[in-house]
Amino acid sequence: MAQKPSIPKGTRDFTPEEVVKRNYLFDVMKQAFANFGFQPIETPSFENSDTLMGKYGDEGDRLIFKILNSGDFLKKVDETDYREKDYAKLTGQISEKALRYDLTVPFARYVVQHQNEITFPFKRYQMQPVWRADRPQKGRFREFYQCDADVVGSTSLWQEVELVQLYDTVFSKLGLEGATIKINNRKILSGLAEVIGAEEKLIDFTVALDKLDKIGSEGVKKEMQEKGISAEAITKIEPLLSTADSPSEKLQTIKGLLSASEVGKQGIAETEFIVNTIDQLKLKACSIEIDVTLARGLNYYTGAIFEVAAPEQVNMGSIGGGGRYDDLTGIFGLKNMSGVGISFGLDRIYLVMEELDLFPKTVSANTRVLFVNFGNEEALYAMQAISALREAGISAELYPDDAKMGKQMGYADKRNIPFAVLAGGSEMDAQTYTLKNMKSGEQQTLSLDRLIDSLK
RNA sequence: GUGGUUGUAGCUCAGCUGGUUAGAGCGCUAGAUUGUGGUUCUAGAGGUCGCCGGUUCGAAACCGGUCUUCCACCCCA
Repeated sequence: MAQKPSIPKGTRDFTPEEVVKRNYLFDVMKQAFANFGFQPIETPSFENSDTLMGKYGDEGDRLIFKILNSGDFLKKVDETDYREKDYAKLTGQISEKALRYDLTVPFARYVVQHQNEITFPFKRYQMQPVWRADRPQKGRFREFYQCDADVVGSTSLWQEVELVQLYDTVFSKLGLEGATIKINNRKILSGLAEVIGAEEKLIDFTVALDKLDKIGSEGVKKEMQEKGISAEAITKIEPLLSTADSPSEKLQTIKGLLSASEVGKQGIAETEFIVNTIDQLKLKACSIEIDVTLARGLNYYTGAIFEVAAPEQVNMGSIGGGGRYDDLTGIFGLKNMSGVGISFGLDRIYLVMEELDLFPKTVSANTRVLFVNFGNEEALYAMQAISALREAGISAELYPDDAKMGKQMGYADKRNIPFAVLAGGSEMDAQTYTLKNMKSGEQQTLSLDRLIDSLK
């Protein structure tokens, strides 16, 4: 081995054991999605740059993987831009395609492009990898999977209610208890900005507010100041920043603050409808919590905002998020198409499941029985039984070489194959097979029919 | 994008202030055991000390660069 090969940072290989567990997660989600009436679609790994660029803010643009044009891509580049090393202008000239950054924007593009074939409201789910040119950390990769469920073409708040239930159903099926679904509403945030007269600083305001649990009230105030929000405005929202208050106390505070804002009042009404309805319908594995400081998520959210926090005992960021966006397809030219959706972060859910040891022990796609190879004549006899077992849906294999028995048994042991079959001369004469339970060490000699029965 | 951190055998890690042939445990291979694995015993294989360059009589160790790991920002699943 000359130079050890490697893979790009933030990417991973998956071992057979990992793939089996990941597939289990995919299966549980797929079933839940279908169960809730969502239909699967898939979109390409890469899109035209102009489909993606500018949809995730400046920070997002930086994190999009751009694909270099093929051929002599420098030929067409503008001389002046090249000489001045104008990054922004050059990028557009040498890269016309980019890897998908999330599943929501490609979905919006899909809806607009296929609007005449789609029957609305359209409920779709999608489970595909996305790529971000981020700096990797724990639970943070450059290639990872998102599992999204969205509804477009309905403004009904019942969709939000159902999506909360969908989160709960998936986590409940996975045995993952204690996740918190945090909910807020963009209209509440807009209302707040309006009341304090910082409408044009809405994004800065919400980003700072979102950091409350991380940097504390002083930190938030400082950041707001730096972003140019007036001291007077900050004083008005001061009661919100008290970390001592419970979420419901905060809600009361905010109701008072927002009494002068129509948008704000609407946001509160929507959020209370969702939470009260969920309270009546009950959740199995999760809890729901109004968090007026929750502002995570992209700028395109216009109504409800969701974020799922992993159970407290695990140190992991959010394992899911979503919200309502009234205008998403608007950027592609289709107006008045409201959508709402949620996303599951498969890779982080995997890490949480692993840390809490929640994967079922039976999750494995292992061979059930290994036939020991004693030589060609015996192997032929074994193959007849193997074919019959496979026909019966039992996964069986023959050790490929006529190796020492200890080695063959050791192989079965290492791979955790639960049964071994010994079929040599004496078994052939009697038309039987000796079945060994690798765990208990018990052996019994059986006819082919009995063998199949005992392995079922 | 900013700051820090990590890299020694397949894996987990030792290796004192630079000094002969770089170590351990586990794993691996072979034998003890010619139709019986997981235990035990014995022997053995396996390392450009991430990579490139520099300092030095001498570098795994010091310096610079680069890649990788993890962490805190930014941002986010």
